[in-house]
Amino acid sequence: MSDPGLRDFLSVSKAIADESRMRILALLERQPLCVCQITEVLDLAPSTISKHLTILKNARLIETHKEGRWIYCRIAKPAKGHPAADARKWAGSCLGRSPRLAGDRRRLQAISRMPLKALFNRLCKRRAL
Amino acid sequence: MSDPGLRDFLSVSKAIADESRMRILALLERQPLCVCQITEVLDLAPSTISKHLTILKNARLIETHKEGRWIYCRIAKPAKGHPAADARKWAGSCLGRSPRLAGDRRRLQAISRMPLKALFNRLCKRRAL
DNA sequence: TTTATAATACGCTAAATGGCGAAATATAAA
DNA sequence: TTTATATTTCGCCATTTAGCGTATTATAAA
Repeated sequence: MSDPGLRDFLSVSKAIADESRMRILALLERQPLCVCQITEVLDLAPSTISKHLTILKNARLIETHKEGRWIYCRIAKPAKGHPAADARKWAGSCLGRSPRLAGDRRRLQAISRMPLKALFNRLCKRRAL
Repeated sequence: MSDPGLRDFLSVSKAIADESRMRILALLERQPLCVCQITEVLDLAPSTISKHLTILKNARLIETHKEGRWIYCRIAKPAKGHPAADARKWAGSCLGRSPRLAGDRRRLQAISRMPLKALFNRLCKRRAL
């Protein structure tokens, strides 16, 4: 398809048209987060989170960078002419009062008080790995 | 899910995250159209178009009204607090120069010059029904 | 070096989705 | 009334997708 406008628009709109991915984006609107923190808050398998992050990255909605063993995610810097930034604005204006997303934020509060090290342990215990 | 904000947002974003439905919306941004005109421009089966229209209606992106044998579709009046109107604005700002959508508009020009009556005949002939 | 851990890649399954054609429904024309 | 036509509904199929667990990779700690 040699129609970059349409291609990028569909890539972004498909990326945001999923509850789990919107939960991730909403968390990142507040602060950059490590992948394991996102995994903890959403309570999904690490491989599932990883796939969602790839989709968000390909849509240029988020960026990642490595820091030692951890990979941090943050909202992507706006690229002009690209639909991602305005998509986030639209979503933000719709979802400001979602109880679901508020619950995620509360859970994040609790989690971000404990050291990253403890997270994976908790995760493994809960899933009995 | 008792989270109307999130529910409506996902309904609208899923509705626009599809090429065929965006083609329909883009046509309707210009003028209200009969279902058979939309079917002709997109060149998809009537049943497929019908399904897409249902999804757009449920997302409150379009409205329909009956006029004799025909059903006309138009962009829905903005309902305040509902994400549909802003979604259309966002999409519009992204897709102004899409060659794909421009082609649809050109095809619509040609079609809207001929009487509705002739459309279904053409459609049937082309599909050899 | 060995072990533990953070993340991704891969392969699988169940569910959702977009397309079609045939049948049903509703209205206008003959 | 009968026929033609505009649209929807239904059932089917192929593709995509969101989830999972296992295996793999890369880095830090022991």
